[in-house]
This record gives sequence, C-alpha cells and structure tokens, in this order.
Amino acid sequence: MNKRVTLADVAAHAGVSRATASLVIRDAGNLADSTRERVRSSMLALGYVYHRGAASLRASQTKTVGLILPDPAYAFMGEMAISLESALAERGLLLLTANAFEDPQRQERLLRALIENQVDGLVVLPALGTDEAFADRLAATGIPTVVTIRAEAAHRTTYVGIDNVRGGELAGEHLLAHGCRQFVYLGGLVGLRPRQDRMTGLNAALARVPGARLVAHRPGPALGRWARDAAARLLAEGPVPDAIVCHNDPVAFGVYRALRDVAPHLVDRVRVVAFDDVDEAALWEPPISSVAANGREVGRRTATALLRLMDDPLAEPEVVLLQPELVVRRSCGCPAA
Amino acid sequence: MNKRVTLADVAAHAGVSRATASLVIRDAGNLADSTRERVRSSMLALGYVYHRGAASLRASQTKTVGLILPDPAYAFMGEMAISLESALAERGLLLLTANAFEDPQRQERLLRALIENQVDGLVVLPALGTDEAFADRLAATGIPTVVTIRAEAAHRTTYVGIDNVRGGELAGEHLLAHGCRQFVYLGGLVGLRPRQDRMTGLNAALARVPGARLVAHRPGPALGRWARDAAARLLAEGPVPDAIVCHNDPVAFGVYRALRDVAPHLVDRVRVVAFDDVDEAALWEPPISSVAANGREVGRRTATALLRLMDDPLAEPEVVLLQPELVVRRSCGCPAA
DNA sequence: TTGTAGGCGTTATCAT
DNA sequence: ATGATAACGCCTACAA
Repeated sequence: MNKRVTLADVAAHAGVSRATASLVIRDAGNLADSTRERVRSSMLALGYVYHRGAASLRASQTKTVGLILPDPAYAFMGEMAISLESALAERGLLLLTANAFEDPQRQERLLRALIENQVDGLVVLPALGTDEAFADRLAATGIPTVVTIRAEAAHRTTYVGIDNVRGGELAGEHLLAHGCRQFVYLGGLVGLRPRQDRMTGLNAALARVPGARLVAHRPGPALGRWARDAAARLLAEGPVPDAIVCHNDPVAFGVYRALRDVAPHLVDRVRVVAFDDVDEAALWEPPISSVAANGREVGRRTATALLRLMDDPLAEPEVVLLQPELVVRRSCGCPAA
Repeated sequence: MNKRVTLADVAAHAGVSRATASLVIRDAGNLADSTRERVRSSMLALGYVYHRGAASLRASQTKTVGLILPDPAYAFMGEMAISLESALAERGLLLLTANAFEDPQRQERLLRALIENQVDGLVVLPALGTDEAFADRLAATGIPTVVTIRAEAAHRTTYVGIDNVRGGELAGEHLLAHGCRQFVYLGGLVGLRPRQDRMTGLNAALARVPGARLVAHRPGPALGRWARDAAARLLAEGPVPDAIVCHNDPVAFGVYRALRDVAPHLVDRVRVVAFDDVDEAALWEPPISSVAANGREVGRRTATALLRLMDDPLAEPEVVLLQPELVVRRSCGCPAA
C-alpha cells in the first residue's frame, strides 16, 4: 500500500521542475533531448503512471467519448461501434460504451453518468421509448453529440443514418418484380423510425403496382425467437402472403424456422427480404436477400461528424444519410448466383 | 460559453458552505431537511452538474470498472458483458467497455488507457496472443481484476470461466453414443485455452471407445464465413468424417452452408455439435445441438467475484468454473424433440 | 448541524 | 530551455 508516484516525485528524481516533467510526458514544448531522456528514465525507474483524471480536471477535457447503445444483441449496431471505436482511437480518444437495454430510464442514467464523467463527445443510438424531452436534454448538454441509426433524438443534433425509406422501396420493388402482390412486414419496434421509414418506402413501391398491398404488419423486437413465434401465428391465422419483408436478418431466420416447423411446403413459395445483411445472412438456407446498410460505414461517418463537432464547437449540425443496397441471394426467389 | 456552475456557486446561491452542499449531493452527513431542500433547489435552479472527475481526484476512486473485450462480434461475450454491466450498475458502477480486436498491442494500449483513467476494477477477456508479460502487468497494476472465459492471463488474478474440458467431453460422449467414430474439430484460435481444453475433453472421451479418433482439426477464427470455406476445403480434401465438433455456433452455420453448397447429400449424414448455444442455434436448419455455457451466468459470477475483490483488497484470488450443459437438438442426429 | 482550510495531480501562464 | 505559482472542482478533517 505504498503511496502513489506523482509527477512531483518524477521531477524530483530527475532534478527538474514539475512543469518540465509535464512537458516531457506530453511530448510538448521545447526541451533539451538530454532533459527528456533523464525524465523518461526517472519515470521508468519510479514506475510512474500518468493520472489522466488529474490532467482532465486541469485541462478540462478527458479525451473520452461516450457511446450509448440500446442493446448489444443487435449485430448491426456492434459493427457500427467497432468502426467508430477504431476511428476515435486513431485520434487518441477512448470510447466508453454503455448499454441502455431499450430502457429510457436506464438511458437517462447513463447519459447523466457519462456527462458527470465529462466525456468530450457523445454518440447516441436512442433506445425505444426515447422522447422529445431526452432529445432536448441531449441538445442542452452542450457536448458535441451525434445521433445515429435511429433518428429519434436528433432534434438539433447531428444525425448519421441510413435512408430507410429508400431501403423499404428497394425491398418492395425487387419483390414486386418477382410477381409478389400480398406483402407482410415483420418485426421492428413500434414508434421507432427505422420501421416506420422502411414501411413508408415499401408502401410507396406497392402503391405503384395495381393489386399490390401490405396485408399485415406485425411489430416486435427484431429478434429471431420472437419472429419464429410471430411468423407461426401469422401462418396459422390467415392467408399465406407472397412475400415477407423482415425488419432485420434474425427476423428472417425466425421466419424460416417457423415455415419449416409449421408449413414446410411453403419454404420455397414465400419470398423473403430482410435488412442489415449480417454475416449469417449469407450462410442461411436459403441464403437471405438483404438490404445492406454497412454498419462500419455508418460508424466511420459518425466518427467524422463527431470529430468535426469537437474540433469546431460552432459547427452546424448536419444530417448524413447513407444509401442502402439490396444484396440479392436466394430467399427472394432468385436462382442461386 | 458561460462558466461552469460549481459547487461553490450552488453553495452561495443556497447560502451555505461548500462542505454542506457537498454533503447534500452525496446524501451523507447529518443535515437538516430544510437545508437539503434548499440546496437541492439551488442545484436545479443553476443547472448544476456533478463533476465526477474532480470528486474522483479527491476521493481517489472513480466508480468505474473497465472491461476489455477481444471482439464484439462474439455474441457469447456480449451476453457476458450484458449481465456484468447490469450487476455493476446496481452498485452504481459504470462499466467502460473497450475492444481489443484480438490485437495484443491494442489490448496493451487499452489497459494503459483504462489504468490512466483510474478505473476501480478491471475485467479482462484476453485477446489472442496474450502473453505472460501481459498477465504479469495485469497483476502488477494493483487494481482488482478478474479474467474471464479465456484463462490466458489468469496468473495470479481471479478467473471466472467455463469448464471447457468437460464441455468437450460432453460433445464427444453424445456423438459417440450416436455411433460416430471419425471426428473433426473445427475452428477456435490456436494457442487459446478454450479450444485446447475442449479438444482435451473430446480426446478423453474418444480414448475410451476403441476405433474412435480425431481425424483432423482445423483452427481458425470462430466465424461463419471462415468456417464455410474451411469446411468446404475439408470436404474436398479427404474422407468425410462422421462428426464435426464446432468451436462455436457460427462455425456450425458455416459448416452447413458448405455442406449444402458442396455435398448436399451429406447434410443429414454428418453429425454436428457446437458450443455456446447462441440464439440462432435453435433456429438453424437443422437446429444445432450445442454445449451451452450461459454467458449471463458468467457475467453475474464475474461481477460477484470482482465486487468481492473491490470490497476487500486483501481477498485471495479465486477460480470459478461453471459447468456447461449439452442442449440436444437435431444436428447431432437426434430426432426432432 | 454547519463552516474553514488544505490538498488530490496535473497543466497554463508568466518569468527567467 | 526551464522553473515558480496558481488554478481546475471537489472532498475530508477538524473546528465551531
């Protein structure tokens, strides 16, 4: 339980002042190489560890960025987080990730915790049930903030996301070309923009073709198990649709499980298009056609936008919309590539 | 760009001293309710935000715990992280997650960053290529630390993990009972304990049955795409094994993709058992039999072990080994449940 | 029950 | 090229 080694100790050991030692640590100022060396070896000899907390207090910046995620189970968001973290690391920024588990209250607490920890920047992927008040509080923090993927809280803050309307349109157009007319939209949480937008796009495409329509839509957590049960119910209840548009890939996985368990003869008749294009989508049987969004790209762009905000506090908020692409495989009815 | 609201401002506004205001924030001391109220409303009125950094500097504890993960793409580790985070949150601890991407150098940098940020505790899931030196450095930090899942760096630190030897045995025994004799072990990174241990257990089971043997093992990143290619190569090269033991569920997904693409007639002949039992395993066709490890349980136990260490700095390191269970589905050759 | 004073470890400013 | 000194915002004795 020996006392902490501080900069003062190092300075004393090296026979210089604290100020000089500080400059050595930060590779700053104009110092003689010999001094640099001397201080460096003193640091090593004493086992000195930089106290970023103290530095932060003084310099009033922590070199950390907070990330609030709604649920780590969504692989797509994980991809986003990965590239965001890498991009920030290149600038010496540490990304502090925290999960709200789709709980607005928990999200609130995390936001406060992050603010109290003086993060220099903030990336928020709003949880389900995020309200206007949260968006306002976000804007009021004065911390450079960018909202991603879910546009919910992006009032006056920068937003980086995907053009989901276009995505829904893409899915619809392709399935229409296959001759599908009766559509179902499965999964996605009510009141969250991505679902809303994708359905808007889908409906727009359907409206252009006489006889085409959305016969049902079932909202829900975009998870495989939920989707399996939801799809089983759907198949039991009513007429079989020509096409099921799945809110994400795991939903498609669940749909096929249900199809095989409940109505194996329909596996090749019902056409499926999903969103996100997670790794597993290509491995599934049949390989899932999916509207790909490229989480890594979203992460990169988010980083860029955030750094811009952090570098220039006066920078205007912006909206970055990335265009999705349909990756055609077999679940939509196309022959094997 | 107005100046920061500090505790002193609040105190002045409420007509009390800084010390009193401080006590109010922390719900500590013996204060008159009226004083409490007055200070509280002053905080609200001024829009005061607690500066945890300053508090940490003074109290020399940050109420944060660092988590180093090797790769966020492994769903199993995500599960672990979830329950760990929840458990810590109950104690008012913020979990700071950082990803090393299986890169020991990056892991090294993250460790340093976390230490510099004065985390009160540390949970490490060692990256590929973690060496003894890292383990030593970990122990030398003096920070309460627990290593999970991969036993690599658990020299003198607490370790919470899964009994992988038993897991391998479980997989082997079940497949042997199905009459399998020619085994292949697919995936898992060389030099990482989980793979090594599972193979040890598998071999132990095989040794008990005459004629049973491991005809091949292919190490690799435990990802679906890699597994698809590896399995395709395996099928092209040599005699078809009776059973493929997959390092995790995604590997099994890849195996089935390869089977269907390269040798569809073998889909029902080759028996497969995987590890982890991720959500998708139950949805796959065929549903994957998997040695389940319960990441959430690992997370909970990790939290318990860490809190013990943090509460009592003199606590001895311990080793917690959780027992896995085989979840039987169809990929092993069992009939549908 | 409340106030006073000093310090946590670093960095910025101004001298020298 | 280097040093002295004063913050940064809070907490903890101890005193009143």
